[in-house]
Amino acid sequence: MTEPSSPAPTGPATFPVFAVTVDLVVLTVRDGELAVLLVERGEEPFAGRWALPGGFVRADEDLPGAAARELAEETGLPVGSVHLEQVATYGAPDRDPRQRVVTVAYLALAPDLPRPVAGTDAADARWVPLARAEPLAFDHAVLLADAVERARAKLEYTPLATAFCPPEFTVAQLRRVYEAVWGTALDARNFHRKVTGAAGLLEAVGTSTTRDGGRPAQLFRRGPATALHPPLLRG
Amino acid sequence: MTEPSSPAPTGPATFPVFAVTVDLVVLTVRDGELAVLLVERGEEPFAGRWALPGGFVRADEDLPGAAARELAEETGLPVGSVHLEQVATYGAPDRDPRQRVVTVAYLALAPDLPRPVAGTDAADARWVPLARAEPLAFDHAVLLADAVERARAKLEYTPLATAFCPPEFTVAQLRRVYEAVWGTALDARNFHRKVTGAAGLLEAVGTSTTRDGGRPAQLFRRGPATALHPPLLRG
DNA sequence: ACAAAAGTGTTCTATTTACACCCATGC
DNA sequence: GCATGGGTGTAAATAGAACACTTTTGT
Repeated sequence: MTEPSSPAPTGPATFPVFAVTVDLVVLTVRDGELAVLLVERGEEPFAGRWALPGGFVRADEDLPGAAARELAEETGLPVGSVHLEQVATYGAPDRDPRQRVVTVAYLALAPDLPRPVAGTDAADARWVPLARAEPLAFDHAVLLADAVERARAKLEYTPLATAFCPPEFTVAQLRRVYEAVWGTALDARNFHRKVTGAAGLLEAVGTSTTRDGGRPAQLFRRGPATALHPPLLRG
Repeated sequence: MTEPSSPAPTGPATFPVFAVTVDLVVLTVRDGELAVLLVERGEEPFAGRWALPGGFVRADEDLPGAAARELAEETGLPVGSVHLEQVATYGAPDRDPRQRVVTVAYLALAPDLPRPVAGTDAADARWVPLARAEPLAFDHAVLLADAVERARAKLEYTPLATAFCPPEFTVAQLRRVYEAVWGTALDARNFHRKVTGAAGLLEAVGTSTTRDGGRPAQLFRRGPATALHPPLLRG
């Protein structure tokens, strides 16, 4: 086919028909562990099994719009306060036994929320630590693994870790994000120097502090940097 | 919608219907420049305009399969000799004026081919240097830019540059790939040390050599490494 | 005073960069 | 011999890892 995006000029469909969904991999750090937002399926196939939240893309909606809408429905979070990015698209012919579905997976990173906001569509949504997030419905284990790998990789060379933190946070909070996502221990002293030294990554917000057992820490906001030079490398 | 990938259990479609296509960003290095494979559109919309090759995903096909099939149709290259990876998916409601189309963009990297193989579907396909690859049909300029950025980024920390080279190549050929893709000059001596020192990146193939004006160079095959430690950084 | 966490300084080592220099070939 | 590109050596600058030590709070 030489014509990209080109069905027959007019007339009835001369091409296969697909449903398109977005599925969300919403990650947060809870109790020092990476956790994912899952819903329990109510109907076949995979009734009773955990699945990623998601749903159909509407006729008048673009892909990021559909992802943002689903995210708002599931978490109740104000759109814009959560990092949201496309990861990959999955379309094996048999990935849904009922019909041909192509799904676009989005990765969302949220600060630790008190609870997947109820009162919305997500009454049955739960944060599940990554280690216990199996088995999953459909091919969602693959989507989850790919999204987690994306998150792990992007922590190295982008300020993405700040998306797991509330608007104001300490260096130690940020370090615990790295440790939870990578599953490695980092030297607190070198980490501190590195992130406070990286231009544009953090902005000190006055003298404010919080307490966590020892000396109060400075509070920071995320700065304008979009990349980390030099990157922060995993062991 | 709490049910991921879940239309109504049975019955007629209760969700919007989409066409799904794959579009290919096939890159190569020609005359020291990065070039992309483009086809000229024959019909409206965008008749006469350059576009990325691509086509509909068939009913029994998965996404990588569709991309590989289109690639074979357009280039005549044996599948497996070309690096092929998914980049991103685009689905704005108005991206095709005729109907709702979601397209999955794939990045393919090929060694410098004598010519976009004729006798196939791709009689009118041409290599176009990146600088002259505008304007493009649909949103293809965005797909192209995203794919090129992916390629540039992956050269840093993966052995991807070898995908632009024939099966056997010299260190200088590999360096010219980096220089063309990044648009920067690299120190030939340090580059040599770095790539020959990176474990698993290159495998020397006997004493064979080629000539290019000076001292003959060793030939290498790509090695088993899948990542570059340490990475090769752009200026 | 002591425990706990924040933050700074110093030392050692690995990597990067710049560039001098030698090697192997065609003409 | 000389031009041309291939390839090695080496020293200075930079970045990373390890860890001793000081600071500021709660109890």
